[in-house]
Amino acid sequence: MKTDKTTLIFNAAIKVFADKGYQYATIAEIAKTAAVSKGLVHFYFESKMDLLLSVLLNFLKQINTINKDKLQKTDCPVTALKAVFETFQELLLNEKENLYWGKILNSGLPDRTEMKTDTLKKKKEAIDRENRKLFQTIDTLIKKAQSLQKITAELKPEIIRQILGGSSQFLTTGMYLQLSGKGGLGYTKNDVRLAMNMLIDSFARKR
Amino acid sequence: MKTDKTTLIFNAAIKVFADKGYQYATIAEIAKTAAVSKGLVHFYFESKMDLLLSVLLNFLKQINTINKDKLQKTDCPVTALKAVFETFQELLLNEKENLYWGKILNSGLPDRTEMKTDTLKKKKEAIDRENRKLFQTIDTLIKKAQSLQKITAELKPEIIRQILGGSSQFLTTGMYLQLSGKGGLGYTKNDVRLAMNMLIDSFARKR
Amino acid sequence: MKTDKTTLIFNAAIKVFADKGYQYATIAEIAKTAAVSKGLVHFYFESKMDLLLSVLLNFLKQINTINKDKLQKTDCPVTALKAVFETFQELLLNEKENLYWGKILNSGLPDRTEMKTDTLKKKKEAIDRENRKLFQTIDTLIKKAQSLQKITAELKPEIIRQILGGSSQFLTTGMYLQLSGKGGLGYTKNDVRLAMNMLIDSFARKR
Amino acid sequence: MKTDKTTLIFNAAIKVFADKGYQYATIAEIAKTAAVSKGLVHFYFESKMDLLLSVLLNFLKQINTINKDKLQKTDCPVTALKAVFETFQELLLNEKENLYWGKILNSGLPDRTEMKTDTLKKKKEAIDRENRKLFQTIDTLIKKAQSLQKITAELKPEIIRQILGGSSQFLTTGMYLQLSGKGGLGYTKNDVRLAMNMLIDSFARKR
DNA sequence: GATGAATGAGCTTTCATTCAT
DNA sequence: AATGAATGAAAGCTCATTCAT
Repeated sequence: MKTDKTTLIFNAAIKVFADKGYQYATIAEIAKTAAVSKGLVHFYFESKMDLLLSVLLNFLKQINTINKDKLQKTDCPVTALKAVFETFQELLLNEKENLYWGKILNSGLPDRTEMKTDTLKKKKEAIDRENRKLFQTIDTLIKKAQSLQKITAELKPEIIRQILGGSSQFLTTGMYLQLSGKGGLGYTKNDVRLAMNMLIDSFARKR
Repeated sequence: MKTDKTTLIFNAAIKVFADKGYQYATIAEIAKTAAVSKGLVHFYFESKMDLLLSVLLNFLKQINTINKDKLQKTDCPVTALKAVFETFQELLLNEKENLYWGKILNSGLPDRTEMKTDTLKKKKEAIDRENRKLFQTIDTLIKKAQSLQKITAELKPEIIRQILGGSSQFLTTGMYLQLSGKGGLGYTKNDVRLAMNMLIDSFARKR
Repeated sequence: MKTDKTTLIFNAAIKVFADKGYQYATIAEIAKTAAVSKGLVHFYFESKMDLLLSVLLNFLKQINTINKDKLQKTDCPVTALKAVFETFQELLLNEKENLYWGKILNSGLPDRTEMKTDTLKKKKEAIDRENRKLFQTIDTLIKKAQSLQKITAELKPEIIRQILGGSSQFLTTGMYLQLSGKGGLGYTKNDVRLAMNMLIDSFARKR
Repeated sequence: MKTDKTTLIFNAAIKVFADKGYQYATIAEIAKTAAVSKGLVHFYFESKMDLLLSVLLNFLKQINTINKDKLQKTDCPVTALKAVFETFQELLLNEKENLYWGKILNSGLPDRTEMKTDTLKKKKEAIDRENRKLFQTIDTLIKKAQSLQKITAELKPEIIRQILGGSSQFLTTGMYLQLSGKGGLGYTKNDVRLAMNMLIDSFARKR
């Protein structure tokens, strides 16, 4: 268990951003959650935005690293696709705490805040890069599967990617119009895994 | 072309909330967008939160009203399900402007802001009500289709609902981890309609 | 019963100023109380301050007019003094409504508001004039009574005036450090009259 | 000379509240007077209302503490009564600055402002408690003096209390219908002390 | 490294006042 | 005379950020 202050703050930020949303999250609360002073937060992170970007970047890097690993272990694009979407479930559903990630991902980046400093701009670009990498991984797999006639070519790859992405995210974070309240979802982690695989398989069928 | 100030402000709010997110949106900018004074915004809407709730409530009411209408025209739950998800596309994709709705829905309701006044509480309850109504409409159709063996019973209704909802929303608003930037999506309104129908049909297959 | 709009607004202002205090009183509430539009308030009264000054000026003029009348009916300064302080009780205690006056008098004039317009400046001067007239009436009576050895000369006239004034006001409006809450006072209008007379008489004794 | 910021702000608040009245006082001016930023005012005091309540509570506590002390030193209720009213004079007239207290006391608590937070509610209750204590101290002394036949029983205790209170306050803060302007009062601190004692003695006489 | 008092820009909201009708 | 929508100047308050210790 890492307890160095940076990690403490980082984890506190994930929790508070998830609970309150970026805007309503305050440095004061993050600091309190991390049992650290407000000043120290700014000692390790340039700004609140820097904290958010760090959190997102870290998540995407994990995803991509894990995916890279998995893709080396199979040649079948359909299998690979399943593996990629399982990565989300693994990261998000393995520990209850991790669902915080999902909430942060759901609310995305503040649009307006023109990233003012260089650090911020670079971090934003890094995020975009990781994000694009994730898209391309998925799109490439879909195209490959289509060209091998392993999944339907009736739908554009972008369409399939959106369906898989949307389903994965909604199944994982349980959002539906983001308004569903706090109630349980009525299904388990395993149901999700199963459903995603069935969904991918459904594209594999003759249609 | 409506030009009454309430509508002007309402539409400006939709646009600004979508562009900036609720929290980053300022009354000043909404007023400016509506070409109206700050004071007038508060003359028609109790508060910024009232504006957001009004926008969401209005959208949900439209959805539910249209759905109610559509459901009276068919007995087949599968047809009805397709019709229901077409409603989103109709509302969101018919005019470019409407996509703003999608962005607002994506970011959901601020959790923490305890609805302070009575007006706000009631509006929040009304939103919850409409939201539940939408859920129930979809879940009921799914269950009915399952009991008629028109769609697979292998997946729990909640799972199917999440898949359909997630796909619909991602296809429509083009969100993917909310991070995709501003680029076009590479597919058309028609592609979306087609894809959703195919998706629903895929549940109809023997699996 | 006058029902012309000016009177309507004037009376509404008295009530609202008393209930809320000058600052918390809003034109909107005054207008509503008078069953009149906000615009009309400003048609008859230049500003909110103008309304307050009008209310105060009117009260002081009434006091002074009544006093002038009473003073012509007696040569005895002690009797006159009693009569003068009875005027307050008459004006303030005769009708329950009139106690509103008391509350307004208690909170006085906003200091800071430099009277900006000419109308306001003149009205302020008129108030000061009436106020000075009231002071002088009382001080003159006290001095006259002292020179006739009808009341003690051990106390400066200003001191006696403050004692009589403070007692009168506190007895009438029931203020004590203005914090006493809303409870009844435990005494009647008659008790007040009696007490003031006894107080004045006490100065008449050899001390 | 205390220079900690809390005290600085506290004293600035007393001055500005007295000069302008609670409602006309602005945080900006209090901050400026204290030579401190606006933010710091809210760092130490929850709100403007909190500042006012703090000021009033502090004053009442001082009064009651001093009184408690004094009452232990005498058995004679008349002597005690004189001592109690001397407390006001001591607190208010010893330094020119202190007269600000008087002005604040005169305008009392804003009625309408429902105390919104818990801190505020509790502070309000504390004020009411201290205030009641002050009332009871005075009323008890009066009743005791009456039962010992040391002061007249012809007047109800409440009446006597109002006379003493009103006289004390008017003599001290020089209010007369709150309109007296800025002119001097024409008497000294000593005159006030003397007058209050004489007033109390006058109730001691056979009447 | 670590703290938290201090800053101040920026936000929502209120409301007297104006003015087209 | 009368209305009330519309304006805009303040005001209170929040909170990311800085900096002396």
